[in-house]
Amino acid sequence: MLILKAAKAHIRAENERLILEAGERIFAQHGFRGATMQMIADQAGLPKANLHYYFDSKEKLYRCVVEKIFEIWLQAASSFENSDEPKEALKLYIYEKMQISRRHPYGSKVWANEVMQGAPIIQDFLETQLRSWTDGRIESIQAWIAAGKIRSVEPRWVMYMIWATTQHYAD
Amino acid sequence: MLILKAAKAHIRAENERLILEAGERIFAQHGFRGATMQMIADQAGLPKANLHYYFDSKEKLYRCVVEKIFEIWLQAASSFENSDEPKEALKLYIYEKMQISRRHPYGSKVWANEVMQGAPIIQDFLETQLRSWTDGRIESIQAWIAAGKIRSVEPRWVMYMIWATTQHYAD
DNA sequence: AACACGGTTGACCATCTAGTCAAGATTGTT
DNA sequence: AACAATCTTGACTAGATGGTCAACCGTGTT
Repeated sequence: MLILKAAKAHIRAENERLILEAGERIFAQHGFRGATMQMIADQAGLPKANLHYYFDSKEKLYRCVVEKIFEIWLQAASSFENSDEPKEALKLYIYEKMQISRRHPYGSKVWANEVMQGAPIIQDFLETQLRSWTDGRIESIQAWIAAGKIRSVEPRWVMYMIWATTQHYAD
Repeated sequence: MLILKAAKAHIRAENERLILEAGERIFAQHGFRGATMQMIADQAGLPKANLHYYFDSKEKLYRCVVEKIFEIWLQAASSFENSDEPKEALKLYIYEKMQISRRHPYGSKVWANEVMQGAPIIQDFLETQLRSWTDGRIESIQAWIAAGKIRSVEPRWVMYMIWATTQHYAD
């Protein structure tokens, strides 16, 4: 009776999964404002009130969806560190990124939209986490340039181009 | 008294311009569903009821915004015909496309969103107009391949890549 | 079987939104 | 000035939407 918090934890886990997946789809299709809790509920096969039981508000649910995909996306970052050779590192990174886009097409789209719109919902979270990530990547590219391994280019452009093509390919 | 339809046409023209410009911005930022007539009205500096005087419905306004940018976008098509040399033709096309993205950043975004989402609002219009345009471009590319002017590639991919990079660069 | 805790849900509410309308203000023409 | 067409707009409506709530149901534990 003292430790039974997780007695029916599997129900919670399962339903949160259902809702998050449904949210991914609907948010991807309609954006934050365009999506309705009812749409997501229908997609998940649950009554609307149930969504509010697991996620306080539409915004909280949205943030969960975005943060979940961001974590997966962060994992592709490791590719950049796994090789000193630009060709290898970029190849691996692009490959991983496209895997993610393939496996989580809806999540990727929500993420892409959020970033492109200047992250109206997740500003705070983004300004810290994403910025430090990007800066790290830019440092890698600059190190390559300094070592004469690639031609001198604006690092940010390299990032943009990779990002642009993989994302649009996914779309 | 018989022919005075266009007596105060300049007022109509001016207000339609204001509303279309405001619509471009707001639809670009929030998508079709996320945008509200009130937001657009505020952006245009007109009362909401005035918008409904010039455009019957939100959807009609949206279609006008999209079709307007599509026409501008179509003009870049000429670049493809203006040269038999792939290098020249593509160079010109990309240049024109980026000019458009620069000059009409909001319209471009609305257009991009609409196309990426599978054109939920403007299906009919798109299936005829855009398809014939793309098919024409693909023919050009195939002709270049046949003439040995470029390596054998999937034409559609060429289109996608150009599109992806110019669009994302604009974003 | 009885209990308690977590999960479920229909009905409800305040707010927002697209669209309407009718009364009034402007404008160009005679 | 008088008129008619066009433009303007505050007030309104019907329906959608995010969120709440209280009554109810299921499950695991004793």
